[in-house]
Amino acid sequence: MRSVEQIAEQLRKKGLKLTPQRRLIIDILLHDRTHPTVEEVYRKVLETMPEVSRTTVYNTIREMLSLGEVAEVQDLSDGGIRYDTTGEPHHHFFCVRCKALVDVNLDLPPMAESSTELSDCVIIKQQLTLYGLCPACRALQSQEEALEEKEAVAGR
Amino acid sequence: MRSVEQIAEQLRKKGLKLTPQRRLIIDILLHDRTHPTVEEVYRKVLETMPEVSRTTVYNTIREMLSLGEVAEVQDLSDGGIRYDTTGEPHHHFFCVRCKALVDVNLDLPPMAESSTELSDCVIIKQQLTLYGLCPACRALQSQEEALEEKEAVAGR
DNA sequence: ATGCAACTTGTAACCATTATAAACAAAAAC
DNA sequence: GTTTTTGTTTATAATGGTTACAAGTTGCAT
Repeated sequence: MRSVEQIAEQLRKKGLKLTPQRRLIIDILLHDRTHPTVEEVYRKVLETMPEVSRTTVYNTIREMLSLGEVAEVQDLSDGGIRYDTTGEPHHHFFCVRCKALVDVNLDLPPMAESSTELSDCVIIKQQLTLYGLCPACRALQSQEEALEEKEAVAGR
Repeated sequence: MRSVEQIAEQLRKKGLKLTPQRRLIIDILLHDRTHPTVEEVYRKVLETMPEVSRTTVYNTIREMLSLGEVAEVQDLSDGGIRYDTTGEPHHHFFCVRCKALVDVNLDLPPMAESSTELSDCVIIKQQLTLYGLCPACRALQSQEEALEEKEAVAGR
């Protein structure tokens, strides 16, 4: 697992400094698996260092992005860009109802070969996104459908 | 292929009206394969109907979204949300350098079964995104690298 | 043809993100 | 141990995509 120290090393190489603010923000990012928005990270930061500004969180996340330690993620839930903080490659399941985005571990063989359209491209990574209903939303959905059925029978 | 008429029918069913503006915007969306932003659609609309307001384009695209005729797409290129206007399921290749997003046709067997984490979920669709360099950017990239190499040898 | 509901338009509001400038900290140079 | 340099934080302002709103207009059913 990646450590704050490893990233500190990368920062130093680029002539950047490891400040207490950065240390905290990076630490939070490395331990978060919820694909947080900047705002969510900011709120967590305030719990420990209430004086940190929102701008610093934006800046630090941007640095992590350019280091490749964090990635922007498809966000259909609104409220800002979400960040994927996982080091290892993985895939995603997105619940179209509650907008939750969770990591999925499954093996996917390299797919680029199957396409002649991509023969001259360099493929760096591939990511699968599954769209559907999570267990909780599946239950809610069928409940609602049953209700609508009843209303329709009752004569609208 | 989907036609404006088919969508008009869907609109009528929901008690919505088919105005000239909507007809044009829908027509543009149905024939666009470039994953346009609202702004790009708006500019195309102006070529035919210079009086249409940006708001109408936003509204119509939102309606198409709720009809499921158009989908939001991961946009890492900035400049706003991009829309996928293709009816058929397909996959994406994203060039990390020039930020182009192009459709890819390849067969992907349903992957959900391989994961026990998803056993209680309903999977509606799956989409693969390939990240890499398109042919043009691949060339530019290696050119740049050669240049940097030379500078390094020259003694910085 | 008439009337209502829906639509379009321009403007203003919103909110996430980025730019800016001044105060500040930490390390390097002297 | 100062001074200098370089990078950092902070608050505030600016930007830009998107949505809300209110007034006038239009499609369409009766």
